Amino acid sequence: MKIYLIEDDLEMQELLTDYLQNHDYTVFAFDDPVIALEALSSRNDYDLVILDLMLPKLDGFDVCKKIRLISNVPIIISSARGNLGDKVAAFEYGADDYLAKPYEPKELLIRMDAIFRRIKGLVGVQQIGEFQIDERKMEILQDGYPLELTRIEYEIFILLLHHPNQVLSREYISGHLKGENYNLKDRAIDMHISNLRSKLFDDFKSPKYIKSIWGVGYKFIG
Amino acid sequence: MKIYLIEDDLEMQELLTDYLQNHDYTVFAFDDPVIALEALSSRNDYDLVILDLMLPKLDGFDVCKKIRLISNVPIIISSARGNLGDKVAAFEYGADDYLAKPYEPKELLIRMDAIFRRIKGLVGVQQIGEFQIDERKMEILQDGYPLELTRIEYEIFILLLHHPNQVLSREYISGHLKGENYNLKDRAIDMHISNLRSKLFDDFKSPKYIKSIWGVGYKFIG
DNA sequence: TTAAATGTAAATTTTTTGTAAAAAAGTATA
DNA sequence: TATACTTTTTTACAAAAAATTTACATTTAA
Repeated sequence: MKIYLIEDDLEMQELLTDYLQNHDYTVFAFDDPVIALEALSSRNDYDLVILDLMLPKLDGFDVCKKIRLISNVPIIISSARGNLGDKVAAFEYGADDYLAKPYEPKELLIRMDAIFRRIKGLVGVQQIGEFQIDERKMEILQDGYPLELTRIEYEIFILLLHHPNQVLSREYISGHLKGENYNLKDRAIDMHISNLRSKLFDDFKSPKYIKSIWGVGYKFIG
Repeated sequence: MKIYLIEDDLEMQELLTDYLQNHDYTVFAFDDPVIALEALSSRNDYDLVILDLMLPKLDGFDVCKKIRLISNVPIIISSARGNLGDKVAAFEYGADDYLAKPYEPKELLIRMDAIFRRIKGLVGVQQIGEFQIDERKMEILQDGYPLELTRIEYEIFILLLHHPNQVLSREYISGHLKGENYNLKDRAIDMHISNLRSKLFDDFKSPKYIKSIWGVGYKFIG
């Protein structure tokens, strides 16, 4: 991941550069905002900009504005000015976060991660064994390949995945599906499980994923 | 936009509720995290959670974790504890931002906006696949050529474009159009989607752009 | 061995969706 | 204001998809 750091306090610049490099980021540091803007507009290989507000030649807000004209790269403001007015202006001009100096480099790092996670849509994606649940997409991937599930199949499978190795009774399943008030009869559930198994290429006699618990219900083997 | 506020300090709760309501947000306030979690898991109509860390019964971090199991809703931590360790933990558990009390409500507001903007892809240039949104002209260009959309078609399509690959329920669509005061019935939405598809030369049986998610809603394929 | 429970193919029912066409609501124009 | 035009919503019905039930074979525990 490539970070553009625009910071004219060379001591701070070096500190942040070292810290980020130690955390596997590639850092391009600039003390001149004009040169930084030139670099940004000629290249397109940056993943995040860390921007100081007090800069020579050009005001940090202007830099922010100018970046937004050419790119939607995440921008974190790193500034000694921490009053509300500056924050309002920064967010107004399109910044994603604002850190008031002095701050722990670690905090910069976790805020960067939060932004990346949000941008990449990684929030809410859960990995359970070889299955990946993306609730926003309403999709479950098995080893990266999407399963073609109907709505109830999807919801039953999510319920199972969320309770690995626990026996879920048919009653529990029927009562805990997300969304409307389903009222699934036992045999309907059996049918859905059967269809789920076939889509997972699972075999009820020696199940890899969904085990029948005789007299009770089903269990996901996690 | 619907905000879930989980805060047991009733004074703070009222202050934030009033402030946010004055800024056109619908606020559901909870002082009991268990009840809040129940509400979150049974409904799916929230756009953001503001979460205090010090709560009765359940630790705020646990609440955060539990929310992440069922939703990718943006979470902003609002806590009296402001040390680095708490921040690290909060972001670790999937929070999007962290405000240490006391803070100006205005700062909460601008940080919320920054998150929404980022989620909706409203930052900077709006090019989504072969579509380019020109909000000033109220136009959507496909490969440079403007689509002839009516107002509601335009707004529905923007909503879809801003959530690529995500399943949007009819309820969500109806509740999140720009004008905000629409109250589209399900079949009206279907009709608009049908008209949109025909203008995009899309085919519902093997859609290139708008896929129907049976029993739920629609999804833009991005 | 037997009665209860489960698996599942096939049939059936229910729900949801697509869309044409009509009706209603909203805008613009003369 | 009256009129034509546009947009939006509703209605209605066919088609599609999903969910459920049925029926019978199979499996299981006692």
